[in-house]
Amino acid sequence: MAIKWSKTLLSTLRDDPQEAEIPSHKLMLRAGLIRKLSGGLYIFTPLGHRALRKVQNIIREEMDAAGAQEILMPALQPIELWERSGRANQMGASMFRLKDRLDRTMVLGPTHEEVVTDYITKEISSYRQLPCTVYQIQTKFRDEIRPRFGLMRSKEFIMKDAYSFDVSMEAADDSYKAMYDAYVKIFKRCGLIAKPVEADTGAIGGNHSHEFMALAPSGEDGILDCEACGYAANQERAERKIAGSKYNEYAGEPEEVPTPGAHTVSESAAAVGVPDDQIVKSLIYIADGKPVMAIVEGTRELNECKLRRFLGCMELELADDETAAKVAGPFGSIGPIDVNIPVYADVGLRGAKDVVVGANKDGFHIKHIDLEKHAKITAWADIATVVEGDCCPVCGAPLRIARGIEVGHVFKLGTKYTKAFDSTFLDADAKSNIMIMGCYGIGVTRTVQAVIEQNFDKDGIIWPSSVSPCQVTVLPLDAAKSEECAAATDKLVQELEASGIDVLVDDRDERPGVKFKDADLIGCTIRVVVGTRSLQQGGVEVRVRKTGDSSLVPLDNAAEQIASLLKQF
RNA sequence: CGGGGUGUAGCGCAGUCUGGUAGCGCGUUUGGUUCGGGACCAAAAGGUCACGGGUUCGAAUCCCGUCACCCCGACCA
Repeated sequence: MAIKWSKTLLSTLRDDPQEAEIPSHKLMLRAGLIRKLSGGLYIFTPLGHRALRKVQNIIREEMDAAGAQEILMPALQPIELWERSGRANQMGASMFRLKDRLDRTMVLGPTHEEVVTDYITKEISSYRQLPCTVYQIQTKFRDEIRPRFGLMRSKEFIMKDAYSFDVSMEAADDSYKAMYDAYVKIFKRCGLIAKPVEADTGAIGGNHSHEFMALAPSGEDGILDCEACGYAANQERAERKIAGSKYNEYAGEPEEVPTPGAHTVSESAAAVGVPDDQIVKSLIYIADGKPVMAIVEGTRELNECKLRRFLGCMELELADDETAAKVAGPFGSIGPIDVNIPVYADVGLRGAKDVVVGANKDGFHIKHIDLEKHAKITAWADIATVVEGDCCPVCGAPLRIARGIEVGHVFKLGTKYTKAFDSTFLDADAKSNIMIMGCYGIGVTRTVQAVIEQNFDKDGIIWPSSVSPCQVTVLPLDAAKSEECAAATDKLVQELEASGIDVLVDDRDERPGVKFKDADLIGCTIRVVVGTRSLQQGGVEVRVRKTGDSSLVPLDNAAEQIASLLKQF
């Protein structure tokens, strides 16, 4: 199909909008793909919507090919379902709630585990109906604390969410694998480099998950990966090979040292006269309302995600100074000795016999501490954040770090929801069993932007043909004055349409320079220039946006050549 | 919610310190000249200077408050 610029609601911007920070967001606004309604809410313009639909269609094709069935569930849902799963509180303020005219509380669905589980439970009663995977492409609502980067994190976004139901863990593994494989294909077809990594399961729950991370410097997540063995994980859950503390030899009896005015690890280390990593960093957290202490090496970051998972708590937040002082010591001098709250020590501190801790007394630390001997460690746990250069937990090689945009996430949920909804089926022996569930999400709108984040240059977007709003843009330069040019353009566009190629024709009465700049900015995969000059030289100019390579092609061969180029880019 | 920043025409900005009744570039409209990498000339449309209150003869500008948006953190596709 062909669309004419002059008949399309399409305008480009010459300058970067001040509101946008990252390249893809700037480019989407400049190329006229989206317009902002308000914070975290965007309109897809005719052109932007075309790209969005192409991504959706790729997802549909691969979901269907993987045996998933498309359904559509309501965005508006009764709160009761969420109370049943226990997530009404857990989702907290990030779930939009409203009342209907009968004063019943409804929510705008942030996700659909509850609805789908309710539906499937009522629908399926026999093992003969399993396995079953359903999916939908639908708008989700999340009252994000901070929407940002345009479509990257918005209050309303389009998600493809799929849910699998199986008779057993083993069968569920197959369903999971099918979705995982489909995701690999989907992102590849979209022209995205998306890396599957081990991930934290967060509020969705379950015990095992992979995220698909589109690599980009603007990504919100850190990803650690091992070149040697292929291990890859989100920083939220990445592990490291533990060597244990290097301060593992007795060096004397505990001794209080004055460290006046020292609040940070570095200041304390300097005051005591030891390296930073010999200091033990002690942090007080409130876990589901109860104070706990977590300790790590002074040079490491504590990983709240890992701590939360280890503790199995819903809420975890750093205690304020006042609370910390009450249960342990003043800010800057907190330590694990003689405290009456649980102390969780990072495994990196194992074997530490000569470290420095806060004395729980303003302006004092204690040196020569043997953690096992002098502190009551409630449990040793892997709760530190892994950083670049740490050793791979699988093979020991040094880990690398990169940034990634989470475009997809697949979860093995087990029975978290099916138990709550009593989702049972009768097996071949007429015995009742609980279904095993999995869930699988793709941020569709986010994926569109991620494609741009990975495919642009100084002139604009470089669309892969699979998702380009139009595969080809045709620039007639002299159509108004030259009948030959107008006729050649018509012929070419007709032939392209006949070959199933979609075309944007820039039929505006603009100077060539303007058309070139806009074509580069919008970035359709192939650009064709039809001008009197090229026609005199024997044809039209076909240029690949990505490489900049252009060649003069006789009009009669153009459609065919373009079709073949589209397969490559 | 904590920290930082910005609100002046569709977009990008100046003017705010030192109050005097709003300006530039781009875009838009009309006419003309141009026409292969964001042309030129001429004319024009478009602004309750985020909002509310205060100070003042007079406020975009000073004071108080509110809101919106953007960035850094916790949340997530």
